[in-house]
Amino acid sequence: MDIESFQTDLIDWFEMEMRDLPWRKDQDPYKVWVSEIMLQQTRVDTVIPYFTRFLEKFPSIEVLAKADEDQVLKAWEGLGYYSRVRNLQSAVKEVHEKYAGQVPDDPNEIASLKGVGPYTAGAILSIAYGKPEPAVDGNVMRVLSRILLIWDDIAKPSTRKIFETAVRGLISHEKPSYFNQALMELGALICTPTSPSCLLCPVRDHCQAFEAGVQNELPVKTKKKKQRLVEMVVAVVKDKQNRILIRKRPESGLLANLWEFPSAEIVLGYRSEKEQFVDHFHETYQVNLSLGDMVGRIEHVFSHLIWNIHVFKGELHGDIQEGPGLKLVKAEELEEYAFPVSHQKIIKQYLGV
DNA sequence: GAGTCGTGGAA
DNA sequence: TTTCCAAGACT
Repeated sequence: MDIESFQTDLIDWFEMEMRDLPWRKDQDPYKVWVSEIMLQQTRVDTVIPYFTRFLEKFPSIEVLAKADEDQVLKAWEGLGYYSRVRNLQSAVKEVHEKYAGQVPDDPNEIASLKGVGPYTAGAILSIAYGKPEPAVDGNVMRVLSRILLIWDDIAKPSTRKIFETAVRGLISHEKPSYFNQALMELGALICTPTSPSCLLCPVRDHCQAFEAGVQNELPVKTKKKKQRLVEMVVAVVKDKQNRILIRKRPESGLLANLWEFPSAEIVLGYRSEKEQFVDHFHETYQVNLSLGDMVGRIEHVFSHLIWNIHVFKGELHGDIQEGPGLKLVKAEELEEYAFPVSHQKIIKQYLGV
């Protein structure tokens, strides 16, 4: 492989064809950082409006460092993988305090920031600082597995290192930012997972998989096992003043620190789901409530599990102690809180709007 | 190394 | 309808 002509063909194509994306307007390390966190496991089209709004609300490291976490989560509502933004704010606080607000350009320092793994570190170092560091994501592994005919299973974490080594040998030292972005852009636009557009590919002449006619066999990727089913009861509980009870989820684990309607995981074919929920509610809040009939059912699919949500309406009997993680709010005030999409569905279907 | 952690779109 | 994701990181 002629590395120089590969770099030239790839980068020339990128300079002609790169998409006009909001995070490509400049190379501000903070903006690059935010975009890379948002883009983790998330489509470009999904990220665009979130990125624009997020930077309007939190235009600088200082603003984000000082922002209220509930407001930050609200800006992330619907994007998923919510620990990303809590880690981002945590790391931004560290940069604000420890590095005087300047995103470090040292590989070890930047990789030590919360939420910044090998890919994101390389992306920031190359895109914002022009350093020839590999930024190996799913696109890069797919593209290079074809070009270099690499048959290792890209689902295995250890495989990423093989591609990092490959990139170190291929990356342009003149334009490392464009080189890394070009590999990803190629994966997104041309060298797609199924039916790659090889006839339009700018580096077709360098591609060993195309030469051998095996581009559809690569990359090798073992499939993940399917989700486990979880039965849930969620209750929209109102007090005598028609206020709705919401609570903040635990600070770790699934949907951490988001708000929700009181919920409980239940076991089918045991006591009635209504009975299980009322008992759980009393143990949790020391308050009685009555549940009506089930008003609906919602299935919500996560990466690793499926919630089968049984939706009930309930009435509070007695006073409940509000606190930082437990509130009674009017229906119009619900929009001020960040809810998971599963509970947004409940709001839409059973509370109107 | 394998499981956890979201969502909406495409094949 | 089902499957597989899409610019991963953390435990």
